[in-house]
Amino acid sequence: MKKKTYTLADLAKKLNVSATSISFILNGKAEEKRISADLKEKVLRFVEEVNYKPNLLARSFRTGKTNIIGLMVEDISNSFFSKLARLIEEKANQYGYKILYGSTGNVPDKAKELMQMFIDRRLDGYIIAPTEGIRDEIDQLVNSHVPLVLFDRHYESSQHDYVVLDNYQCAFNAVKHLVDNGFKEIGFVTINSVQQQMQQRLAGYQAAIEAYGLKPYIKLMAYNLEDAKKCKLIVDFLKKSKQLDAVFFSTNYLSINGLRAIKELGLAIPKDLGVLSFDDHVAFELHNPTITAIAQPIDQMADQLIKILLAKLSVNEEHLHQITLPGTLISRNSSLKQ
Amino acid sequence: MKKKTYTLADLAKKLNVSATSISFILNGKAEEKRISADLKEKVLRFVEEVNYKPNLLARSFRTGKTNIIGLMVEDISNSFFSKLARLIEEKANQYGYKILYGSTGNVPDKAKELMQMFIDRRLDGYIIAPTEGIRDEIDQLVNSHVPLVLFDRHYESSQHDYVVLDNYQCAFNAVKHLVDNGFKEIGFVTINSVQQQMQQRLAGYQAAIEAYGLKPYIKLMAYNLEDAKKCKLIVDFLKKSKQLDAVFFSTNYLSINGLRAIKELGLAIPKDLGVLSFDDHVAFELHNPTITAIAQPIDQMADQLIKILLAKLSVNEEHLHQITLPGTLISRNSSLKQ
DNA sequence: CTGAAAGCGCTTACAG
DNA sequence: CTGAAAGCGCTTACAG
Repeated sequence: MKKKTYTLADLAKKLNVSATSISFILNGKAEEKRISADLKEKVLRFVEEVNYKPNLLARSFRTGKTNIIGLMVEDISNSFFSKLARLIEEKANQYGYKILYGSTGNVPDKAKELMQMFIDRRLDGYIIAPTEGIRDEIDQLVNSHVPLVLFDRHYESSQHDYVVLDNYQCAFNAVKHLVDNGFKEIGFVTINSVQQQMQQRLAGYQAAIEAYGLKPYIKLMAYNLEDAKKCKLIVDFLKKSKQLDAVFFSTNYLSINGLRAIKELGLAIPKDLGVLSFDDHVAFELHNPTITAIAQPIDQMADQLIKILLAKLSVNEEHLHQITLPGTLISRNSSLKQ
Repeated sequence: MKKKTYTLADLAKKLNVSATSISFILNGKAEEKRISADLKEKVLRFVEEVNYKPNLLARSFRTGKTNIIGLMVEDISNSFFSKLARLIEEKANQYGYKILYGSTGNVPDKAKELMQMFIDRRLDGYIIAPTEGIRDEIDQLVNSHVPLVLFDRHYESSQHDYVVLDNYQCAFNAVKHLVDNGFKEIGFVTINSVQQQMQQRLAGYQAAIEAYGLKPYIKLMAYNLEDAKKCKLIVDFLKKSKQLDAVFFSTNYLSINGLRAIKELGLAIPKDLGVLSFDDHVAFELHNPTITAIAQPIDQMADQLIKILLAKLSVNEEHLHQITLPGTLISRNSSLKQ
């Protein structure tokens, strides 16, 4: 029934050894501090025997290190973010870090609140898909030399580390792909957002449309609408843009609602309407016809993010990392003009 | 340039007020401790002015409370878990709790390690999809009266709180639905697992097959195979079970690989083969034909999980909650015998 | 090679 | 109504 949980002081008393020595041994500093092998073994054996677990709360308080990385995403239930989260989690775990996460839903107040809670908790590092309204918090962290990497989007003209996709080029290539396949009236359905990645996707679309001497058809909508509403808006857009022979959706959730809309309208893909999605999704490969998409290199992104963060965590590296990765256009049947 | 971060002691000195009083005021105990309104206002104003933020690490250490809930899922990149996680996160945030999460991948060692890290961090509460090999850790927490709720599956004959689906009945109903639609040779593709939810799904299938006097065709496979391998095994199974007129997949990731396999084999759904999935997925509604699925009440699950956990966190409730929720069979076109 | 002691920043029982 | 002081369980500079 002796289910007491031991403290360092308890061990010290039982073993007649100072807490200092035990602490050194437990923290792998036995050699550095020139603890005798005898003492080390004696301590380790007893620690094992009574199953002593240091109180990490006390340790964190004392050292100021939490071994926790804050991960802020737009929406953990979106497959892009959840896949990335899974990879980041795995890699972080390998290095002894845990993940505290939060979804912003692109709501600045929510993001601000999350940032504040992260900061209050003195997390060791941050991986953040930033929204509007938290630039101050991010700058504050960076200025305090807290390791932090942005992803998916970043702030223009900033001195932050980031790993993002080459959204502009990907969007440009998507339009080029449609043009190469004979489409001429290409619509673009996107989110009304000032976020860098969405701006770049729009800019890439516009540049390509201009480069090929085509006419732009752009449908903007708010991010925080229900799926049914997004679907409805796409239906309306397609109805009054009869001239379109292809649509390019700027995110996977828009594409999914777009496919619902196209189904509702009874249009045949790609005969009546070509379709291309920014961001891949498992549904696109199963869809009949299969849906052409721009795939983000999620593995590489996770790799880079963790690599950069760990470098900053361990060696306090100050070098600026601003990485732009290329996407891959996965050509499927929805973009083959018949 | 005075960017110092204040401590309680700093405030006390500056204001000529004891740290005790400030602490009471900041923790909303001003009334209870009968602090004068004057003092309260003076303190709050100064706290605001210098933007004082209590060190949560110190507070957690002192109180033993972290305001963090550990969420252990099978795989955060699976849409069932990521959707649930999003809902849990939202509700937890409303009550001031953050989520520390981890994916087990159904690997006992990984789960054990996660549990130990959670425990070491003295989290306030746990929401766990248990795997094999961590029953000891879970019992240990429950015996120490740490709030903990299991979900998705539980341990048989246990005294743990849980929220699960009525997997047995759902699987039974799925077979009944196929039988009602004229299917007679119904295969079941599932994971070779001792986990309660998978056992129940299998048992439900078997009971229904027996009840309707049919012949069982069961394909078991390991959980931790790559998608391509799972797809291959399903192709093989379908090839050598030509008599099948329908297949029931026990999880959404199996269904997705099943759809790939069926596509590869060039079979028409539902003419050549009826299809039904345990667990819904956005791809099923877009698929042509649409895929019949058993949908889990994710909203309700998240609600119940948080409700139970908060009750235990706040009022230390000891009442046992073992909740089994019904699923919904969403009848789509893949199960209509033609 | 080892240990006594200070201190991290809070909260709270106790005293007045 | 308010405050002095102990203590949570570690880590580490310092002394020997």
